[in-house]
Amino acid sequence: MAAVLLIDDDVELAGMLADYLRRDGFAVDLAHDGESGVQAALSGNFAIAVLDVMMPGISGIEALRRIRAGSRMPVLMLTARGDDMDRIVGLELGADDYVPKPCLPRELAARLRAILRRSASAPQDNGELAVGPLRLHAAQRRAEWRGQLLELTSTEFNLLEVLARNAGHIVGKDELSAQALGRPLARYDRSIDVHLSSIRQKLGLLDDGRSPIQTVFRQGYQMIPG
Amino acid sequence: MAAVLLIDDDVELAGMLADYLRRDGFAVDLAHDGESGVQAALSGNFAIAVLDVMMPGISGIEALRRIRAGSRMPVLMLTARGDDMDRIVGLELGADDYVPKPCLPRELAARLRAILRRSASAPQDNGELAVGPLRLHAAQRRAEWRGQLLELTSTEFNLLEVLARNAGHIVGKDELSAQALGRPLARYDRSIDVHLSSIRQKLGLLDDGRSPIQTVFRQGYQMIPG
DNA sequence: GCGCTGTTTTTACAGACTTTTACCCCGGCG
DNA sequence: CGCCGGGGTAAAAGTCTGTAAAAACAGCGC
Repeated sequence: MAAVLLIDDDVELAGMLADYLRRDGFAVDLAHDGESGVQAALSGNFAIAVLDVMMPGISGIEALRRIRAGSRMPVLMLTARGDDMDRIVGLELGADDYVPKPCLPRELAARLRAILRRSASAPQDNGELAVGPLRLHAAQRRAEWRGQLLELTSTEFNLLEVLARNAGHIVGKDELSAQALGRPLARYDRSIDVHLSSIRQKLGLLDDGRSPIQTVFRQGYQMIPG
Repeated sequence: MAAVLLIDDDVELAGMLADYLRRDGFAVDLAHDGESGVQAALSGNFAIAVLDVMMPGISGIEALRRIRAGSRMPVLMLTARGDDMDRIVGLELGADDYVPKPCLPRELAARLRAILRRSASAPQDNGELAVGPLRLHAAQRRAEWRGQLLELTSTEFNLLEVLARNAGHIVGKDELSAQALGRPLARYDRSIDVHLSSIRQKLGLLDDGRSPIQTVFRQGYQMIPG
């Protein structure tokens, strides 16, 4: 699913929102101040940014201006309820939407989807992903390993996509289950392990002899980047 | 500038908004009830529709559903302030934005521009569709594969059209049934599968040897974009 | 209404995919 | 050293999809 960048200085609230969005199928990364947020937004790794207006250091409006200076990516602003000026200025500066805060996570998710739905059909959105010898084309559900077409089943592709999107980060089994299998992880559920096993067999090993997908005991799995 | 369709039963308010928008550079047409609004929206003459949720006769939600059944045009909903459910349902049904009413005309204009900015980069909807080696002329109900006319039955054409419009995205069987067969999907109904099977036989394979329509286990089907 | 024809839906079975089960290995710990 | 919780993986069991073929339906000319 789409990669969302959440820029908000309120660590706790941002964490909650991120959790909800992840359960809802988004891949979420966090930034807790404007500077690093803008930088991440311009990295090109995200499909959309969610930007809090009220932040210490550079304000959300300023952050938006800087993002717009280097990218046309969709941006959704979070603002104190009823702050008309901010939101109008934001929209006129090129934000794609504005959501009053505090907000229902479900509404935020729905709005994200509404915006992504629009921009998904834009031509520059290629949904491509390259991690080491792996190339994934989400729109084509196509995966290559060292240039060879991989014959993956649907679930295997889903899993690999989630891992690849979060390459370099540990992804918990609960999250993998939610995103790739579409259901919460139950106790004694071994599906993830079994699928991972098949994926590994189809991929083979990295140049250094390790598996491209590492097991992190009791925590989850992690794809090795670059 | 862009043609806006404003659907609102409150004649006076709608007139005011229309005036403001016109001064702001939009071309505005009015509809004062859901029926005629939906009809106008589906005429293809408007770039975007603004839809009041509270209307006598068919509600805004129902109107949105009908518009979405036949078009993917951007729709912005006007709703009573704070009516969370309505707006969430609206967004999940495919509205592109929601504005609380009463609203500042200037905000409405800004939001319209934000949405149009997004959809401007989306491909034109002129009734023609090209997806990889497939070309569809919706108005003529004509389909070509690598330049060859395809002999499809009408249901097959419907299915292919829905899939092609959503190329690159998974379309659930329930949605395929609703859009192509005009009925909700019942348990044990295999019609979709059977039609898909015939379509695949008529299309043949892609250059890389895969079917142009991929099955996503338990989720639906996805047409591979160009 | 009747038979003819092309289409859609249902049925049936085979095959593919996913999930569960079972057993093995591994490392930590009393 | 034996027990325990986790993970790896083969194989069984369960579920979903592919597709041919039969049955049901819808027009149409008579």
